[in-house]
Amino acid sequence: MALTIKVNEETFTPRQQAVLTAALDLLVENGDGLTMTAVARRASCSKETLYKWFGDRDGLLTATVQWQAAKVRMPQVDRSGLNAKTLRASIEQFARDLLTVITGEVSITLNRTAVTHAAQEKDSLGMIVLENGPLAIRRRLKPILEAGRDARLLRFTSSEDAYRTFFGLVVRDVQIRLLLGDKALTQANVTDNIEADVKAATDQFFALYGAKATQA
Amino acid sequence: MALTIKVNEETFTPRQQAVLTAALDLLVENGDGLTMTAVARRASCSKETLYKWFGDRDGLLTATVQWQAAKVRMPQVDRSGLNAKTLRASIEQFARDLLTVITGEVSITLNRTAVTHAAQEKDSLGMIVLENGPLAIRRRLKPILEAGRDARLLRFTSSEDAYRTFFGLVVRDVQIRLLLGDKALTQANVTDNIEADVKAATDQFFALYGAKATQA
DNA sequence: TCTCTGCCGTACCGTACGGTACGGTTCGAT
DNA sequence: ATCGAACCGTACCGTACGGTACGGCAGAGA
Repeated sequence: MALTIKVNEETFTPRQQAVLTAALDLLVENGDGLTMTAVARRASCSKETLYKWFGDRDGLLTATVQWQAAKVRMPQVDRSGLNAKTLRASIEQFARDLLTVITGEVSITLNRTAVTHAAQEKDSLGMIVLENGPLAIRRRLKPILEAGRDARLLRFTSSEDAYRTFFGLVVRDVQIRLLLGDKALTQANVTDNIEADVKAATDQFFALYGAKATQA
Repeated sequence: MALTIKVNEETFTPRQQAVLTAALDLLVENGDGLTMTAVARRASCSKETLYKWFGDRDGLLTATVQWQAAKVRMPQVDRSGLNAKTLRASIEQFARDLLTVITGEVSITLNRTAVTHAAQEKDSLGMIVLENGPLAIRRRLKPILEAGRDARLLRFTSSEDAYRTFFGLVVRDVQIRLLLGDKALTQANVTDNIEADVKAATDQFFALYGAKATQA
């Protein structure tokens, strides 16, 4: 077998994971300076092995992003015993996770890489990042929202719209500014305010979709 | 004079603008396939001229982005005769302009280019795009918001927060998905819904910050 | 001990592209 | 008519990097 890459199941040997780690590190450090030679040197392996394992540069890039993006596991929020308090806590937790992820250096790097990739008519990386980022959150959040609606704690007609509003309230302009390298938005600057932002976003979300609110 | 580039004043001769147009076209078509040779051929000029005018590849890129980004002129909303109706119309107009811009092919290309650039410790392009995109809107919107507050039509403590909420409500996850090349978000798919989205976002904004609403 | 397999390290090749040099042409100024 | 500046087209150079080939070594199995 020439390729060990499995897109659906991440079956990477420890050695291969070490290589992927090296690749990710280089990506984070050097931006897009991901050259095969650099990865080989960093991981103390031969370029021949890289090509044997990952096919070509794009394969290595895809494997790295795939492997790393799949690592982002949002903590499962339990859905049992739903009441006003636990619902709010769940929503807040989602907001916190979302903000924590997108402001992380790894996430910024992966998103930049995927955007760069998308600029070359290759959308695979974009889809991977999308699938493991926003869409993953959407899959996990929607059931919670709908459960909240069933329990008459929330009011909305489209859970899709509710999710997207939530995303907007939480992310605002933070992600695009980070991706664009806005110096005014240092890492510390953001992380220090996460808790306040989480609370504000949650408040706003409930103001819009809470049962007592007039629906917007 | 070797360089005609003025960062602050865009003094480009028609011929130079033709070159920049060619560069932008290539950028939109080929993604990042912006080679000096390609630009020279497309613009029917010599590479020597390119280097004479723009210094190096980065200079050409910067000039292109700068020149194009500055073209995005949000229509000035008049601030006189402020009442509930005109305020709402202004907000709606901002939402419409913002959505129209970020979903445009040129904007997507410029943002992708800037993000790619930012991945290489070069934040200049990012700042240019930021300055002419989100920050430009902010500069224009904030006075309106504050006028609305002075007229007791809006309620908020921080106009900065109000602006960022507005941004989030309008943009949601549209921009990042477009940048990542989400196929599920076709150009038509988005533009058809702009009016509805604009209205929804405005409604939500007033629900949160309207004078009658409990402030979130 | 022999051999085969997998992998490291390095050298190598081809190409794409940034940047330079130069001859030839147009055109305005004198 | 002449000169010079600006510029086009093309050829050229150097380098960086993707991808390949190969020698050597270490370890597992017979």
